[in-house]
Amino acid sequence: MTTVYLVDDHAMFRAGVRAELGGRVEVVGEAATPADAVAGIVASRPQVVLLDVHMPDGGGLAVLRQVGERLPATRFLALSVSDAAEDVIALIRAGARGYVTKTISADDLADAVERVAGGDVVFSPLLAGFVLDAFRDAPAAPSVAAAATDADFDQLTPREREVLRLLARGYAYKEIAAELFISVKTVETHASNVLRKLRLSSRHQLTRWAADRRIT
Amino acid sequence: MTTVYLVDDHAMFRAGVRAELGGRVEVVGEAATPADAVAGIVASRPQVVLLDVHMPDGGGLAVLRQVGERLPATRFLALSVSDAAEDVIALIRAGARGYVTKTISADDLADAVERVAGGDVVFSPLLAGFVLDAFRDAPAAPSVAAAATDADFDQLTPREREVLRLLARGYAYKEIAAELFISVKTVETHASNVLRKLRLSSRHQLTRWAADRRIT
DNA sequence: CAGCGCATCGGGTGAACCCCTGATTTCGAC
DNA sequence: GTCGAAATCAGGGGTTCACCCGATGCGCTG
Repeated sequence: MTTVYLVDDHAMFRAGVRAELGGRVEVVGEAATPADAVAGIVASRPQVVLLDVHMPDGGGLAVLRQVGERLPATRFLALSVSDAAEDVIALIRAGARGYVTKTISADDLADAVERVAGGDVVFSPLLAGFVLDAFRDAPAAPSVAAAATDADFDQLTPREREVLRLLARGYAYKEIAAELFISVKTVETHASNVLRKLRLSSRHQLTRWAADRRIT
Repeated sequence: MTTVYLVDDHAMFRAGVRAELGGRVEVVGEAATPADAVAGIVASRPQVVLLDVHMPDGGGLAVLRQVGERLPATRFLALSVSDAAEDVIALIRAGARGYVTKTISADDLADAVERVAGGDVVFSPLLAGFVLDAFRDAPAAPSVAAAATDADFDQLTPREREVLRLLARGYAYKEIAAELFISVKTVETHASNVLRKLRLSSRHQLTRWAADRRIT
């Protein structure tokens, strides 16, 4: 039977997977945080890791990076509520062997786990399309955004973070200026610095970036 | 034993709740869509409905509104991955008796359900703070964008929704025009109509609005 | 004190955005 | 056959964004 390690910050969801997949695969361990996950995976050596994408402290990406180096034989199947292209692409680039959304049924998930264990690559049907698009190269889709990392965020000054927050909420420069009692020009300067430091090129990307990180 | 009806579009999560709460409460039914949920709740008359906030076809809000009128005695406990203020406030305004995040443990969830069944109001500790803030008075923030409702969304024509989707992804008018094989001017018209119908005033607010609703 | 990061402003440019009026075509409904 | 909704496009004007250049103060550090 395929051995599986479960990483998800929602205890309830882990319980669901355990209950539904119990008969088809062997769950050898589970963790709620990236740190616990890394330790647990190294200790239990599962064939497949079911990995939630959105978690505190770096999410699935952090787990993938740390474990991937040490145990290259481990297969990762990303499991997420998000079907956003950035998430999918980031996980795949980091070495995940598949990506399915949490809308998946128990049967399909069990199939996916077994196929990944067997060496296959698995995607939710809806995702397969733009995964191919993304890797074809020149994205017929524009702008795609060289995803800013959380490390970039640390470079922001306090004032810049303040402006970032308001930008993310959709405020116009003028409104931000009024809110912070500074001139529109100063807001422009901060905004420009934020975009440069996060390596983004427009407010739209900034809003998306912030929304993905629950910055409100 | 408290009777509970389960509404969540993730089968895996429902299974988790069922498995973990099985001993403490009686799950009398479950549904994956608002439509099924309304029918099922009316038929099974549970004491408490565990309601996921983010779902296709209007989410938990739709269920709450439709069932709330017909069965005023039913208690709703919102259960969401999101801890965004808008979500919480919207659900509470619509009549939910509590709001907890999916990070909750099985024990705490069982407690919450029983307390809601008994007439209490339950919030995740982290949420209690800004729920009070939100109801203390007006936001003091500018422009605030009289939040567009999902009802407004229904007024959009098919083409407008298409444009909305691309706007939300951060495409420039020019790029949308190229994508849809129409002129920039037509895109402007559609965009303008979308903003008016959703009662928003800029595409930045639109980006935010769409991100909050997971429109990609 | 000289240097540096931070925050504060300004001027100017080109592009993108938002709105207004007005027009045509198509298509289904009355 | 007419009416209205939807989609298409154009012209024009004002606003906002993103970036370029520069400048001034303030506080900290070597």
